[in-house]
Amino acid sequence: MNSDEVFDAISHPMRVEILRELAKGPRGFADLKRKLKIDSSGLLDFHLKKMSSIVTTNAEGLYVLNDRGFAAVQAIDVVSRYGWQRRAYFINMGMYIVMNVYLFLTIQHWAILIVFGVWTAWIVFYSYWTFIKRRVRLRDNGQSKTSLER
Amino acid sequence: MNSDEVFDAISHPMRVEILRELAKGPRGFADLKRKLKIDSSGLLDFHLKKMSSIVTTNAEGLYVLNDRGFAAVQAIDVVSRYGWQRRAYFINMGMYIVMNVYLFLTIQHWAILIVFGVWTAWIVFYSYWTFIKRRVRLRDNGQSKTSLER
DNA sequence: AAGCGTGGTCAATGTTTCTTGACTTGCTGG
DNA sequence: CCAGCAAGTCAAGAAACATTGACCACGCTT
Repeated sequence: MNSDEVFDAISHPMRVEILRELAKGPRGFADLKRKLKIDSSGLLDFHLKKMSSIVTTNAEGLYVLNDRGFAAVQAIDVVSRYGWQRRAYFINMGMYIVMNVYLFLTIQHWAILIVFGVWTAWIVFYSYWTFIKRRVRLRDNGQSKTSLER
Repeated sequence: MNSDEVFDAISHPMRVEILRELAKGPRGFADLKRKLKIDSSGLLDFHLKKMSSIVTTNAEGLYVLNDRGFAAVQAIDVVSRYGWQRRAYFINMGMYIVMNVYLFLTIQHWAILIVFGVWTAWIVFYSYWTFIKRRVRLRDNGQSKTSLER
């Protein structure tokens, strides 16, 4: 799958809006014009043509996303939720530590070992998923001296 | 997080290559020039400046990705691996059905119920993750009549 | 039959982005 | 001390992109 054209297709704010709208379902030409408040037909036409590799028309003549269109929407989500992943990790980890220490100190019953075991397994899997699979970094790599301003 | 500038940064093939190279580790200017076979310094300079919001320089003066740079690389991965997710789902599902039917027909022992239970739990979680969280679609939505060629 | 809505196309123009190539600065080895 | 390389900067032109506005064809309806 060639990602270049997907990113080209979503590198303009109006195209991102069109994608978000089409992700909700098939839409007609005038439909899109109204929803996105675009006055010019030519402009909408231009952007739809630009995205011809990820937006097609169905049997009723409505615009729909194809596979790669959904991939593009997902890519937008990944970028905009990136900060969330790290926070979720810390929340989950904090939960794990606090709850287990609390349970261990108060209840003192063998059944805790099961909870502890299952939870630990989950944390190991979750850490693997977060850091290896999804490549989340804990901190800004590289002491950034100063950004390259124009 | 403003995704517009991230997508802008990765909407050109050369910039995607630069990102992939920097994802491997910090690189110097001439390093990048050699690896990506760019003759013109001005060209590389232009693209690095273009990505100034996701590429910075570290204490040694080498170019590195910041948080958002890694998000961008991840977005590229999501797009290029989208087809793979669906295939993995079918493989996993097929495995589940074949193995359980096989075990049930051949071994006939109560311990199978545990394997069956754990495996079913995993499949439920995996389906949730695949279809709800990651929004993978099973089929191409929309009978695509014909794509909008220029 | 005239007017309106849908679903477009196309040419022209202004704006931005890419690319080239010439130039600078600072360091290093011979 | 000067050649050569690393690490850039910058102006100018070419190419691509974005936007406008005029136009077209079809179907419906009043």
